[in-house]
Amino acid sequence: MKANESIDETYLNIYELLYERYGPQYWWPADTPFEVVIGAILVHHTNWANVERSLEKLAPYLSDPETLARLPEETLAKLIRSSGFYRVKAKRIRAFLRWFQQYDYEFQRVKKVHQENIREELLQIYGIGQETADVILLYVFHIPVFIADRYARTIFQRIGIHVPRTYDGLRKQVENHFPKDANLLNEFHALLVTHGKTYCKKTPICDYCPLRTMCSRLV
DNA sequence: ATCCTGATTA
DNA sequence: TAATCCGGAT
Repeated sequence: MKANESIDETYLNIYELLYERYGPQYWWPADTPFEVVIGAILVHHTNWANVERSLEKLAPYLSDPETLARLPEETLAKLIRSSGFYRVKAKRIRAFLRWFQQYDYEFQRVKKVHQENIREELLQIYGIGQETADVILLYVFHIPVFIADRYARTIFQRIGIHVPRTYDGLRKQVENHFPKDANLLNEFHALLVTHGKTYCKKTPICDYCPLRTMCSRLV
């Protein structure tokens, strides 16, 4: 139990150090819940800058899922070309739209029908995996989940925390040792991504890292 | 374990 | 020129 207590403090400490350095992140970067979903699919293994270009081309459709659903797959694919994997991603967006249509393209109805098992429902959609499902849960439905993405895994591992191998393993560990608060989890994920992009990247830049004091790499 | 893919970076 | 980018399906 002693190990759990120390993990408990560690995740909160990380959050506080990151927040002190980077400040509020105002996530997810989107104007509407529907745009959150599109962005989350487009960003698969892709730089966000490439996603923004696609979102600009999709701008006329982002306020109207029904019209986007009527676009032929290859037309959609061309619009999102800059995001890479554009053929698969076009299929994934259309798969989501087919599912979304059942609820008249309204997230409110999704929540009413499913209440507790939105995650399972989302995971059945082609192209929506665990991370994307959690992004939707947190940033669309404001349900408190931890997004156990690559950045989080890398950052925690480098610090010296014993990180579970699976996605759900890490997700649950953090959820068990961090406040179950959608606003805090929103900010935590955003801060981890920002930190992963600026300091804790593939080859980390450890000078002036906000987590220096607790990182096992540095001592 | 491999494939999907364009744009930027090292 | 190769590696990398807020993954997921096969």
